[in-house]
Amino acid sequence: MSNKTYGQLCPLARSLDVLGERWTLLVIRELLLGPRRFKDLLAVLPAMGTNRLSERLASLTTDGVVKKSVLPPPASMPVYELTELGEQLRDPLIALSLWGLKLPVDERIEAASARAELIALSLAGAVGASTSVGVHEVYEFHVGDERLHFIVDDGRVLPRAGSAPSGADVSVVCDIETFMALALRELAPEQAVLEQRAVIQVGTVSQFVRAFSILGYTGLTTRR
Amino acid sequence: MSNKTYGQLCPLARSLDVLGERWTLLVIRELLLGPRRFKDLLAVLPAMGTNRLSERLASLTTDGVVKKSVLPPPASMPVYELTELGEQLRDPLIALSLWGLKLPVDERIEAASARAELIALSLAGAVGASTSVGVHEVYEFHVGDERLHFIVDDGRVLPRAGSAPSGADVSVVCDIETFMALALRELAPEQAVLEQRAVIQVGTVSQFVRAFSILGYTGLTTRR
DNA sequence: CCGGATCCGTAACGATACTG
DNA sequence: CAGTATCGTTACGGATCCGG
Repeated sequence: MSNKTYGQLCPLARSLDVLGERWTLLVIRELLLGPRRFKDLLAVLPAMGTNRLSERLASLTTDGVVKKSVLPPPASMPVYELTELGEQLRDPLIALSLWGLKLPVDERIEAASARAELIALSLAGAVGASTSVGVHEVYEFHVGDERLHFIVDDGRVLPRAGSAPSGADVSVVCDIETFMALALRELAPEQAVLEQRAVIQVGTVSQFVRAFSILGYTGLTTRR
Repeated sequence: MSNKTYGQLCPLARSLDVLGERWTLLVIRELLLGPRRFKDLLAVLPAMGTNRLSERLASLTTDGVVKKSVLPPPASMPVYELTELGEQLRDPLIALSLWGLKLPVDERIEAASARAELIALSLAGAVGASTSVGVHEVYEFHVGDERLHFIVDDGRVLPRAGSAPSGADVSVVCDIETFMALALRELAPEQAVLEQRAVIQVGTVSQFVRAFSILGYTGLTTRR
């Protein structure tokens, strides 16, 4: 925890003692997409400054949410990654994300800051628990100049930055607007293909449709 | 939103633009327990100060999370309450709460700050979705000098401060330690009755057991 | 007394420069 | 590359004061 506490014996207050400071949850958001180097975190969160970033990483490390490790050779680079405890923040953060989707977009937010990975993070969590049970596939997307893939593994859906390391069952190229529209279910996958807004490089149309039936926002309609 | 934004087109960043400042989520926590007067919010969050509290309430109001209204006569008092949008934060906040339960308790947190309502809030959210379907009951607890009740209404479980307005199906008296132990499943309801740590005022032992089978932490074991 | 608003000292933040 | 040091600005926290 940082050197300040709400001082309340409340589960929420305690989690905020660890996570509540500015930028902290966004650092964790980035690490939910995979291990990252210091400079890569800074690149997507430039306003933090190096001092703030190293402060946060240090305090998250002492709290057992983040750990520093070294990538296996030949990479051998130091990276930060989530611990098991940190990984358990995936569901709470996705829940907050889905809530944030409903908010109007502030005019000071420039559209250029859109990143498909961040949409992907919410997307992957909105999976109906049973939708992906028994499925073991990898879906890859080339969105603008971003590459990302989803590892669907029997009930879990993990979004990752970069190309799929060992090939993909479905691979699709589209732009960020199309990707967001697909994610938000404003555009049907079949329609995207028809209008050539999405181009399938690997796999079939029906696999692409099926991919988005797993990835899509079933959680957007309130569940009660 | 407050007059600061992360400036990112990311659902999580946008939700934090609204909720990310200090104290904000704790204000919402209190309002999840029911409408509250300004002074009552201040009483449980004294370190905020009147200025910070009114700032937060104002900004949450412009963001559509909170609204000010007047209690029906004869009370006729002004209160703050969650809007529909604010109420939708229940699940995300409970998810964060359940995460916070796993954290070690900081030594600067004094045990006296424990409030059964706050435990109840997490507790009520950890309900297995199907557990309470078809059930329509009210469970009341007298914990120390606190009174609270749970309204179980066909799949939803809402914790509320105060006595049950229109009677309860089960009413139990215990101390805060017993309540927490029951909530955390460290103590079986039957055992609590046997040891007279819990006294049933209304209802039967089996109803009490059933109540905690609905309220209890099914979600504590990781679901994957 | 309730619901704020104002003031002010302190801590956190944000940008930049500097170092191993 | 991965941080630490410095510094001006903003937010927080505690107190006091004001209108209804």
